Amino acid sequence: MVSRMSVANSQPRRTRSGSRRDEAARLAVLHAADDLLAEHGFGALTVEAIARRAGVAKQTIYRWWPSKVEILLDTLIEDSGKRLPIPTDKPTAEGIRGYMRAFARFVTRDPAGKVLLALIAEAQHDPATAKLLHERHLGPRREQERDMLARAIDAGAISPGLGADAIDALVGAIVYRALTGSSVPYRLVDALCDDLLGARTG
Amino acid sequence: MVSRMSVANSQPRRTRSGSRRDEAARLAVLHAADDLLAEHGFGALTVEAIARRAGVAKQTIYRWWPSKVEILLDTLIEDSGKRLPIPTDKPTAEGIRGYMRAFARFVTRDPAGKVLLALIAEAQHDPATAKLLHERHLGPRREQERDMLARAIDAGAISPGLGADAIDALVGAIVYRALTGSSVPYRLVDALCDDLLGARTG
DNA sequence: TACGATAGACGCAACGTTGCGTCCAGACAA
DNA sequence: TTGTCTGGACGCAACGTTGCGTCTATCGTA
Repeated sequence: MVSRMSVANSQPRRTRSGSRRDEAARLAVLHAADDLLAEHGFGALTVEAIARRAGVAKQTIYRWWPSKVEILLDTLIEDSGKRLPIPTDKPTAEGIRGYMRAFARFVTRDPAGKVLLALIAEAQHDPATAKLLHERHLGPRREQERDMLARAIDAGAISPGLGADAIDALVGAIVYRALTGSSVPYRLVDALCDDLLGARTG
Repeated sequence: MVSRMSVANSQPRRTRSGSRRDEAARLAVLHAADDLLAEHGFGALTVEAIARRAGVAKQTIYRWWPSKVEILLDTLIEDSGKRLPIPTDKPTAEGIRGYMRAFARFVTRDPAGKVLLALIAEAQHDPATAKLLHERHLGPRREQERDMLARAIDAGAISPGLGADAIDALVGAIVYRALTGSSVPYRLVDALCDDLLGARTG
C-alpha cells in the first residue's frame, strides 16, 4: 500500500506487455486492493474497482487470482511477514510483550492489519475463505507463535496457566478489541501479558 | 418473546383501521433468517431466499426491515436475551465463571451465536452495520457485563488486574476461538477466568 | 346491530442497477 | 508462434423499488 503507483500513471507509454507475467501489474493490483480497503472499506472493494485503480484490465486479475480474497491474502502474507516478524532470538517475557505490542499496533493502525480483520470477517461468510486463511496465514503464524511461547516456557521466562494456548487468548483479546473498533493501548497489552503469561516483566 | 415496538405502539397518530402487521409473517421471517444462516451460512442468506423460506413476499420484508442485517439483529437480541441472561443475583466468582461458560457454549453451539459472529463479521465490511450492532447489542450487553464485574469486585469476590476491562479480554478470547473455528472447552474458559479475574473459584 | 367504506398489509411480478466471473478480439513483446 | 495485456460485451444473481390486485380488521353511519 506504500507506493501509490498504478500501471497506468507510472508510465505514460505502456511497455509492459509480453510473454512473461507483468510484475508491475501484479504489484499495482496488490497495492490497489490494499489502498481501496484502507480508504473505503471492504464494501467498496470490488474487482472492477481494483482493476480501475490499478490501471489494469479485469481479465488480468482473473488470470492470476481466483478471487479478491486471494489478492488480500497475498498482500497480508507479504506485509505481515515484513512488518510483524516473530522474534526468534532469546525467548524472554520482554520479547513476547514486545511482540504483542507490535501486534496490537499492527491490527489497529497498519493497513495490512485491516486486511487481516477483513479476511477474518470474510471467513465467517465463506468457508472457502476460512480454509485459505487458516492454511496460508493463521495456521503457520500460530505455529510460530506457539513455538515462541514454548521456548520461553522451557527457558523458565514465563509460566502461563494456559500453556501454549495463552497465545490464542492474547491474540484473541487484542483482535476482538480491534474488531469492535476499540483501541488497544500498551498498558492493556501489558496487563494482559502479566495476567496470562505468569511472569514478572519489570 | 415479542417486545417489538415497530409501529404498533410508537404513535397512534391517526385512527387505526385496516389490518395490523401479521405477527406470523414477522416470526416466519426471523426464523427463516436464523435457519438459513445456521444451515447454509451467511453466503446463502439473501433477502429473496429468506422470503422464499418464510413463504412471504419480498416486499413484506422490505416493508418492515431496512436490510437483512436488521433482521439478524432482531433475532440476535430476542435470542440472546432469552438464552444468555446476565446474572443479576449475588456477584460471585462462580457466577461469572458460569456466565462465561454459557457464553462460550452460546457462541460455538447456539444458532443465535452464529448470528452474533456473522454480525461481527459484517460489521467489518459495513460501517452502518457496525453502528447498529454496537448501539443495539454490543454496547448494552457490555454495559451489563461490566456492571456484573464491578459488583463482584466491590464484593471482594474477584480482583482482576485489568479492572472491568477484564470482561473484554474474556469475551474477546472466547469470540476469537469461535471466529477461527476452534472449540472452547470449559477447562479453557475456567483457566481464562482464573488468570484474568484474580480469584480462586474453589 | 348490520353494513359498507377505508386503510393498510400482503402476494405477485417486473423493473433497472450493480458486481460477479467468463469470453473474445486485437495489440504487442519475447 | 506463444503468451500476456487491454478493452469491452456477455449472462447470471441479488439487490432494492414499483405497480397492481386481493384480503381483512376497524370505523362511521344508519
